[in-house]
Amino acid sequence: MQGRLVDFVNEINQMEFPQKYTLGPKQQVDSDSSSPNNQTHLDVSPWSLELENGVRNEHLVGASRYCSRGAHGLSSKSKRRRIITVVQRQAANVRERKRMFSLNEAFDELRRKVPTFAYEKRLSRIDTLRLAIVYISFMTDLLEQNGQNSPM
DNA sequence: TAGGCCATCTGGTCCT
DNA sequence: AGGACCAGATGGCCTA
Repeated sequence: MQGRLVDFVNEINQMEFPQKYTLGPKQQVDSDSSSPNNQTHLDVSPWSLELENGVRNEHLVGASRYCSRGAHGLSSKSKRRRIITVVQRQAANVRERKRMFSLNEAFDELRRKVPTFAYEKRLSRIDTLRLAIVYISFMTDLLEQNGQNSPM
C-alpha cells in the first residue's frame, strides 16, 4: 500500500495535465504567511477591524446611496435593483473577504491532504483541485483492487 | 515583458 | 430585507 502510494506520487509528479501542469515556482501569494492580504490592498488585518471601525475607504463618504456602475454595469434589463448604502456595500465587501478567506483555508487543508513530493512550492488552487481528483481516483481504484484480491 | 495566480471589489441572483 | 454565493473586472506580485 505504502509503496503504491509512493509510486502514485511519483507518477503524478511526472504526469502532464492538459494545460501544462507545471506549477513553476510560484511564490506563495499569501496564505502560508497566514495573512490573507499580502499588503497590496489593505494594510489592516484581513477584515476584522473594519466593521468595528466602520468605514475604511476615505474616498467613500458616509451613508450616501451606493449607486452602481461596475464592470457589467447595469444593462437595461436589470429587474429589481437593490439600492444599498455605502456602509452596506462595505459590509458586503467585508463579508466577501471573509468568505474568500474561509475558502482559502479549505484549499490549504486540501493541500495538506494530497500527496506531493516535487512541489516545493505551494500548489495553486486549480492544481490542488486537479491533484485531489487524481488522488481520489487512485485511492478508489486501489480500494476496489484490494476488495477483489483480499480473501473474504 | 507576458502570463499565471491571487486578492479585492462589485453587482446580480438565490435563499432565508 | 439582508446574507450567501457567484462570476466578471481590475490590479499587484512573481517567475520564466
